[in-house]
Amino acid sequence: MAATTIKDIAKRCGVGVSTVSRALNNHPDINPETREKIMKVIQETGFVPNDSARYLKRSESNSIALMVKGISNPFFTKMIRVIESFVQERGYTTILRHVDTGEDEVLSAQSLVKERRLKGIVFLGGNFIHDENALRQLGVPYIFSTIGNLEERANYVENGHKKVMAANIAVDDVDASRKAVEYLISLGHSNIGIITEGLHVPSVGQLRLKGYREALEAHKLPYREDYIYEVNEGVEHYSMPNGYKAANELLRRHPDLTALFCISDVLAIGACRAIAQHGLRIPEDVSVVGYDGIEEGEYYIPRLTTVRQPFREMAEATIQLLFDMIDKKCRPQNIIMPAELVVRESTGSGYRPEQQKKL
Amino acid sequence: MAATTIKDIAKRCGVGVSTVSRALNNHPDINPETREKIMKVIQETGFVPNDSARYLKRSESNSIALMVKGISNPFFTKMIRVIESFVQERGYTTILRHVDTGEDEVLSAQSLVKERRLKGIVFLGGNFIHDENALRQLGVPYIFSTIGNLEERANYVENGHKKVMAANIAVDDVDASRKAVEYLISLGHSNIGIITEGLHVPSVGQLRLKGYREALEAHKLPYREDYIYEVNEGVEHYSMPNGYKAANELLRRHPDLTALFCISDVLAIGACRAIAQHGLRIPEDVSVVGYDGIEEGEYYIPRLTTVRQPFREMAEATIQLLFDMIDKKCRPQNIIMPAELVVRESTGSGYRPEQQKKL
DNA sequence: CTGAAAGCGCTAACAG
DNA sequence: CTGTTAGCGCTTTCAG
Repeated sequence: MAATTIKDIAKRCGVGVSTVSRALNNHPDINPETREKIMKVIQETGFVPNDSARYLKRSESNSIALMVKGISNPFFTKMIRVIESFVQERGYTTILRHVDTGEDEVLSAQSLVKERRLKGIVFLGGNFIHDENALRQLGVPYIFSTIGNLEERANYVENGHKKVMAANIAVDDVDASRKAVEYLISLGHSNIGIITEGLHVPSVGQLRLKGYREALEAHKLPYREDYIYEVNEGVEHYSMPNGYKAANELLRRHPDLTALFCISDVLAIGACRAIAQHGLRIPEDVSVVGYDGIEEGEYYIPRLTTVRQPFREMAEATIQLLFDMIDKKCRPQNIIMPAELVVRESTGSGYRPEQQKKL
Repeated sequence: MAATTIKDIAKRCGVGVSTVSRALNNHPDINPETREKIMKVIQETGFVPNDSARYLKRSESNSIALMVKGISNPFFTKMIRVIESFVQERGYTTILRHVDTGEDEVLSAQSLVKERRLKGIVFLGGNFIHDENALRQLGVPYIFSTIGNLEERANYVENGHKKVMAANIAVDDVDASRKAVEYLISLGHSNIGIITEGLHVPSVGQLRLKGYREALEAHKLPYREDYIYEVNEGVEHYSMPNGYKAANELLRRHPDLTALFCISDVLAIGACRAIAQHGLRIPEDVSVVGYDGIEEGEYYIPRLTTVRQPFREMAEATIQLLFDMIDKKCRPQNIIMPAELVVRESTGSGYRPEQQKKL
């Protein structure tokens, strides 16, 4: 039970430690028989090498880290899967790190770079802007994925010294949101509420709200602040209970609302439940549009109309760009992917005789 | 950018490395001024110590590992949250590890024990039975949580040498499943299908199927193998597409089914979608019961009837027992928690005139 | 209070 | 092919 080391194994086999190391690491220059013998002892002993020591010694690693903030969001779960498979395809290893809400993902990444000799980093979710200095400290290529359009983010950074030029993969959140809301308007809706997040900090929430506002203004519809609900409770803001609470509140205050734009599917599902609870039907009484395009929306009843982020393509582009940066084949860049409005069953006509409502 | 080490910091500050180490670790025996000075340089430099080196040197850690298999299942996400908070309450650190489907969780745990000087391990999800030897090799207390009742599991192990006495927290899967199906029977259903998993390997799937069978037999209803659907596709078996496919198939082959018992909520939601697609209503035409009690079920339309596993209590019991074992206050034991049938909207009467169906 | 020095367990030259 | 040896970066005695 006492910590077995490579030395113990060497002794038991009557060989030197380096030979054991060679056996362990599948080195070519070792007698097959010797290897056999050593492996057998390792099996019997149940010996497992100490990774700390290995990493400490190694100078390279062929691994990249995936720093995820908000792991309970199914959208990220999907991204993770796909990213992992692409990384593996390249013969690299993914180190998945779940970053807590209060934790600083860049700091954790720094730690990992040193510890595991990372080749690169992918940030999934999390803060919109970061300390440039800390970012530079990382010393390896990094990329932000699905956490907002850099062009927009750059605006926030100009206050500081210079524009950041960080690698970034995202959809055009403003544009996609505008189109979603315009679709609602085309259906005849004019009283459209929005359930959003992060109103007062740089975030995708702000971007998506901006799109909502643009759509309204383009169609000469009033932009009313009381039609906006900002969720801000719980460990994770993007949650069904938050969507539920938001829609409840909105519906109570504004019975005239006929459509709700939610900046994530999870929020939208919570909202749908609230609508049903109010005795209203979807989409006959209230239409709902989500954002992300998670599987859950497809299986919901009614199937959710949503802005789909092409997670597979985004994951692929993320890895492609990261590896190009690692191979010094290109500099950081900002890639915008097309988001797609997927019309399903949760949206319907906004034209209706007043009395038909509350049927 | 070159790897900064504690040595560089020491040089820059004109002190010895051990002093820097002391500053870094908040040691008491250091001049506050010296510490101040060192910390300032560390700030400026953006120095981050190498964790591998730290862990390698340290002999204790106050951390426990949480090995999760099937991280996309929301039920586990919940458990993780709660477990993490309880561990933190004790002043310990949780190391969360996501174990891939093909990966051996015990082996990964072994590696972590050495690397991070773990105090204990929690296995969440994953295999039903394990190699006793590998388990013993771990050298620290470990506990299985929500992966089946040990009494049942022990049956599988007796074939080997001796009964395992591993710590285990679970609900009584057989009993809970029996009650769920009996509820369906009490509603008047007699053609009840089951969507399950892992029919041919020791798993909770087998346990829950056993409960289903017992209910049927207790009420003199025929146990028909063609009413059983075993999901087995994709990276994770517990998924909505699998539930969808299963229900589709079952409904196609047996239009006479009036109820479906699904061994997880995720599966149940997929099944509901299939039922809706068939133009059938829930619960008027087909009743559905899930298992787990995840939030998604509460927000579904209709709200899902389910067997709720008390995740908060289970998480608490898991940590309590693990720490008692760490503190040598008790030996491993098998704790059974009460599962609760939560009746919501997806179940209804099974008595109906034949023609009313397919309305 | 502080510095020098001895490893933690492993890998990778280097010299057989 | 194999053993010896020098560290990887850090913590921790042990003397000052």
